Amino acid sequence: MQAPTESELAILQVLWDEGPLTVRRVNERLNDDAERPIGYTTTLKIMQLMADKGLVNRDVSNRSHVYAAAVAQERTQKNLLRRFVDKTFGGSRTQLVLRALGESNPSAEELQAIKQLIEQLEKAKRNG
Amino acid sequence: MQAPTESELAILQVLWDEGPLTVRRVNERLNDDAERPIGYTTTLKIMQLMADKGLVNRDVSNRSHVYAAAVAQERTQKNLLRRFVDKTFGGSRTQLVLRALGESNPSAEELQAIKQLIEQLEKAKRNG
DNA sequence: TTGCAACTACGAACCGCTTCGTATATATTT
DNA sequence: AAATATATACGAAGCGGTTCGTAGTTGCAA
Repeated sequence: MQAPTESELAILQVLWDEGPLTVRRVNERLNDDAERPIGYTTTLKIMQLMADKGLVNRDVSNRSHVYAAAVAQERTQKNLLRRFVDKTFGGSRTQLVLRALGESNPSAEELQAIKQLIEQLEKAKRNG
Repeated sequence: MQAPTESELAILQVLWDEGPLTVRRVNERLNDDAERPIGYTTTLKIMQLMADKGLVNRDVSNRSHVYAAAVAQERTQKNLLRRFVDKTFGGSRTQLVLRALGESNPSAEELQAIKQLIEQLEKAKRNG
């Protein structure tokens, strides 16, 4: 799969959150929480390139084209994560996790969620 | 702190691993495990820019300048991690950790190391 | 001491990504 | 029907990062 760039990822986040949208809508969302607003045609251009790359599908049956994410959030995140771990932690997921948890104190709920996942993984491992 | 680019990070990894080195040595290490070798002057240029940015210190007392990492590995990794979490997981470290662990099965040792860290964090939390 | 090897310095080309102006087409409003 | 608003399409400029050729310098060997 073609990895999304930073701008492309920001757009995908919007589409994952809110489902299929027009360029106008996406542009508004991006500019909601931004000091420096992004021009409409900039967003349009990027989304057109994304369609070429297969990152989004577009419905052109109306004048305002509607774009939908064509890649799954989980798969994309895992993809980017793998690249990041390779570049930054020499490929060691464990190092990444230790750094992530060591960084500023996680809440009790966060720790609980992670413990549960570890339990599951250990159980799965025992059962083959 | 100025975040290192991908090439700069690769160079920092070498310096963190092996201590202060000449450009020649760094270039050799980079090309050790590379299909496409990087030219010597390319590495030189990047390391010069890194010196300008304060990412490395250089000792020019000999003809072959010796470069040393000027930023700590842990601090740099945390920095990059924070940016990555913001971009890719909407700022949620927990989501990142869950994805990292959910990805291909971690070994029992890895899980053990993470569990221990969580224990420590919970203990620290209880004791304020 | 002459020539070769290794080093630094630097400019320039290049590349992918981003940004936007502008042209053009299509709706909508007056 | 004319004016206005809103779309898409596209070229080109800008920018940060990368890559390398080449010039100039310094040490070393024949």
